[in-house]
Amino acid sequence: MNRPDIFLSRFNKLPNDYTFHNMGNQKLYKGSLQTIILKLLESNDKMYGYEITQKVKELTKGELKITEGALYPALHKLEADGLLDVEVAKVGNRLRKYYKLTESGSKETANKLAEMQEFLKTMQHLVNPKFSLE
Amino acid sequence: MNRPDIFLSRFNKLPNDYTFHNMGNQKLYKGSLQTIILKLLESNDKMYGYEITQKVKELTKGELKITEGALYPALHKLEADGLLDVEVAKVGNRLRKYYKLTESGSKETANKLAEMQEFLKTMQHLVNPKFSLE
DNA sequence: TTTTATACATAAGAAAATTATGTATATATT
DNA sequence: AATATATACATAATTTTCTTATGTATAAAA
Repeated sequence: MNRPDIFLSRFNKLPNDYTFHNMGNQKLYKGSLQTIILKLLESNDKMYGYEITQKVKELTKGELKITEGALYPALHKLEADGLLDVEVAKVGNRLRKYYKLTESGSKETANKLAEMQEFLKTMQHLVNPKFSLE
Repeated sequence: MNRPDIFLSRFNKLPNDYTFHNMGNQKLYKGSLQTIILKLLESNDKMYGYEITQKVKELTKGELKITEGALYPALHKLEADGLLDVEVAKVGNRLRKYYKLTESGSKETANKLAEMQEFLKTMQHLVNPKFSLE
């Protein structure tokens, strides 16, 4: 097309805010994304991806911001593993992909939440023996 | 040397128990190893690597078993970052490398423990809103 | 009219492990 | 006496799980 570079600026814009999520302890959340998604779907029946990012931001008062590069592959994997069902909806002219737990997903959610509780208790005990969850 | 394979068996033996640490929720600990090491050194003044693995196993009742492939590189990095000092000791015919916090390491420990507490509180709130640490 | 928000997606690269292997001494078991 | 296990360090290859960057498109707000 031989268009000058300036016309590409819309696609060359600065990254959105979700690119600046290094809140220091962000890396501690590594490994917990699946559990968080499953827990939210247990509480909310069905949700779409963007909604999940907003809900997590709200629930954590901005401390945890799930990046799209982490979220969407995670959702696809949970679906591929048979833990989530997906249903595509059209809202106005935009599409949403609603996810909900399968039966297998509900069971796995219980497992993962139990593991998470165990982890939190153990870690709490490790870093602050005087303030155990037991 | 043309030695038959059987003579290599000592170096071909089955892996030690620390190779089988997939206790399911083991991956949740990803990102917390530095904090754990620093916390232990805050409580114990000086420790050597193997001692750390045993102490963690004891404190977590076997739930968390730190692998050597994770531990030693982590210790080397903390030392390279100036958070730990090392002192080599010879015990019998074996060597130990004792690590202790530097001044900078003590400050960083406080930071990391605060971040860990914040993380634990947030995660507790996320996965079990009815049982917050607040 | 331009920026921000909504909504999906994937690819490249980094971080932090696991897994496997290597070396050596000390102690316990058979 | 021989073998296995425990103590003690180390690094390399690979995997998992992110972050960062990029791409595409519509809707709403400034």
